Amino acid sequence: MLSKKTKYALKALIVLAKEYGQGPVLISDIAQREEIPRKFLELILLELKNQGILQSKKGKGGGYFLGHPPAQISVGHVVRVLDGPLAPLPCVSKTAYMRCRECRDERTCAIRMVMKEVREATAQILDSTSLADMLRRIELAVNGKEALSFSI
Amino acid sequence: MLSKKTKYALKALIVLAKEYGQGPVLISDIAQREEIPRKFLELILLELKNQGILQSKKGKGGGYFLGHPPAQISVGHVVRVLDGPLAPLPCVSKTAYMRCRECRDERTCAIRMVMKEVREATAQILDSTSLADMLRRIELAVNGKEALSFSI
DNA sequence: ACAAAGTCTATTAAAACAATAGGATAAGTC
DNA sequence: GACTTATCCTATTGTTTTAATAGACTTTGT
Repeated sequence: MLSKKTKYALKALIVLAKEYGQGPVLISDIAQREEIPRKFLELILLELKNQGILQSKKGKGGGYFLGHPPAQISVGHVVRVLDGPLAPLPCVSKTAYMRCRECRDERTCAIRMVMKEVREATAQILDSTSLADMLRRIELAVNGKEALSFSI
Repeated sequence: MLSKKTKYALKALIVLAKEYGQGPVLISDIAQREEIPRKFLELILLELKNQGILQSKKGKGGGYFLGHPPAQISVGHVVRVLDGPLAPLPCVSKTAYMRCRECRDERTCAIRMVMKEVREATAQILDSTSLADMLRRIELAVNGKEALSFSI
């Protein structure tokens, strides 16, 4: 299950992707637009900054902005930074592998085999989807919706 | 992340699938074979029984056994029963759908679109994998391993 | 100097997770 | 019908994670 933290982060990043190249955006603005508790969002953005996903400027005229173009920031990266590994089990994680203490033989563990498939499928989707992809899909959906209401 | 509860459950179910048709198996036996805390396992098996996945017999000569053939019990079903919906977000769950309180428009939410893909991929894998499939894969791995050591 | 912003550390409340404890109930055995 | 073996059921506990709040600190522009 995706934590609220990560959900908030993705919402904030989508806002920042929309504003990319137009200067810093205030925490308060993002919090208000997306109905995220202001102080909580502060912590989240700070963490994203420390991980190099965001950059910031202090003082008047300051705020947050993406550290890279929207096409270069993947959902998978964001989820891993805030929620940890995508893998359902540590023993199938590529980025944070850990042997199961009680596992006698990893090679013959069926649970592991199945969960490895799940990890791969999840990573495939999340690592190949960028903020830019999300913006594009939002736009498509908005246009599709308009076209639909228009046709009624 | 898969909970220990569900991991224990799957291990227990694999044992019971191996013994399918050969009468009841004791909780204690399963606990010992798989190094699962005895009392914790009790709760888990009870829950699986109440969900119709297992059946049991009390008293001497009693124990637990599968309620259906191993080929008819899917990993997805077990995970849903113990860990809840597979979906990373309630708003993309088929079995436990819940609208996001703060979502203005579900149709244009990019986070939702991406997580829907993840849910679908996960369900595809877990719902199409049965206990029988897992047994088969274990056997294949064991044989493969033997062949490997033999060739050295 | 002052105001506006992000930065940092600590704390707290609530929920979920993992496990333990102990008596209740049912079924077989002698 | 007493005894033993097993599951059944409810409650409780300790730990960790999640979500959020609070407040003082630092930097920057005017």
